[in-house]
Amino acid sequence: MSGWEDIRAAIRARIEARDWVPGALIPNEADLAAEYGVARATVNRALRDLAEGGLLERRRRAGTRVALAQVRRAVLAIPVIRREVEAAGKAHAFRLLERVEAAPPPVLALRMGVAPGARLLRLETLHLADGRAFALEARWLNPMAVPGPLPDFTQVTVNEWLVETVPYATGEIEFLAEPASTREAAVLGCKEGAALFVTERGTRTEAASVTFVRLAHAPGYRMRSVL
Amino acid sequence: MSGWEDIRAAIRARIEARDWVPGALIPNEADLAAEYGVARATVNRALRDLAEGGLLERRRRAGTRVALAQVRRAVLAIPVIRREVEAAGKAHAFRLLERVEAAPPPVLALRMGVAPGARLLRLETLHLADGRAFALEARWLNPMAVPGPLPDFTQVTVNEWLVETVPYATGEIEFLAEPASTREAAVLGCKEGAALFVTERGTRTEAASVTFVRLAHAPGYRMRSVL
DNA sequence: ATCGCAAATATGTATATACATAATGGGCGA
DNA sequence: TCGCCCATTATGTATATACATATTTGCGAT
Repeated sequence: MSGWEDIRAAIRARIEARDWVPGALIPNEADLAAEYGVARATVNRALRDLAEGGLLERRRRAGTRVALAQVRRAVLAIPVIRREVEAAGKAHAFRLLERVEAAPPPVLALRMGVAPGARLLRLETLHLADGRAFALEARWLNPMAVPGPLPDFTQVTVNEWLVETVPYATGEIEFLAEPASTREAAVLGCKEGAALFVTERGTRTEAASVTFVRLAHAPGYRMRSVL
Repeated sequence: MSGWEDIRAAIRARIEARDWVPGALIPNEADLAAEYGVARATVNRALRDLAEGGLLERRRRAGTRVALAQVRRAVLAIPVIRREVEAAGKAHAFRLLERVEAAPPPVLALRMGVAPGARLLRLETLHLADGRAFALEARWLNPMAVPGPLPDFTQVTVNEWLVETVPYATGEIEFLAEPASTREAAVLGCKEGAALFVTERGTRTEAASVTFVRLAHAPGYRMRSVL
């Protein structure tokens, strides 16, 4: 009883009961601590957590109020494809379709922050779930940004090799819908122009851009999250 | 110097430098605290934060190790549409296209957890950004789950009314790509079958399912997040 | 050798205290 | 009256301490 999660639940309940309406100031930490008979640090933990979830807005001196902005935050778990496929109870396999050295298109060079003429490695991998096309991965890899020699990527996916080799790069991820190109349709086994769920991800270390991936999922793919 | 964010940065740096490789155990909190000359609580805060981000895995007694699973977590901010449009520097407007009472299709009744024959309110709203179609919102609303009378929704969007009225319901959200239906194509001004980015969201209070929304975004929409 | 129990240990949480920091808002002076 | 400065105040963080809890590990009995 009266751990910080209980305090959090109690406060959330009062918000949901419209005890405190959106925009309203709630009591300060010291008062809440006294009311619930816990230390201020415990209330702080609870309120901080609710604020991280977007329910509260906190500002020093100004106090804590129920969020008016209503920006919900959802946490997306983004696993490597193998795990995603296996989590669905299917067997993962992949085929390396292409591996060439080439200069990226200018737009991409700009986005990755590499010189326009830089030689990058272009890799194309088809991921399979129980033998059926799951997603087509089109990747540009910057060999300068990874330590040591590159494997040939027929035994291990680029993704899994990267998370072992450049473990914790930062980056950004985008989600969009696009019609299947001729090539994507052929490889994924759908009609040209079919609506595909696409994720584009760029990752970089402090020093340099490491990789850019476009992942076109076979039709029917859904990404889900709890609020 | 040596606030918890500095400790976090120092530890993240050591992970990125492969000082501790994925899967390896890192020193315990007490040792790290001694090493950095801070209290254990400070190290705990830093490690807890890194674990929330998916970089570390922690288990009592077993210690803290660099995550091997590599499930990256991205936080998505999900604003109400008005804010999303305005954040892009455009003017938001909307038109209520339909408002009827009807029984939801059986699949949806199941998903929302309402009786198969229940009368729900079906609302269709077109959202505009600078006068151009931005997204088509198809919503089922459970009148039993909201307190008081319903407005007519011509002056305020359902979404904004809901976040004022049932502020902090929980729920789940899904993202997918689908071809535009005839109706969606007509309303959004795109070709039938065009690839649309669709979000489906269900929200519920403790007591009952409140609403289910399908939001079909006009072609070109992207959702982005940082890793 | 195997099972089960107990000791050891790392993280998780709670507490009181202290000080830091960011806004607010009132008072004072021009 | 206007504008600046400082006291006030709520949150943010750091610390030492204590105890809770989940696992592991090893010891001892069968």
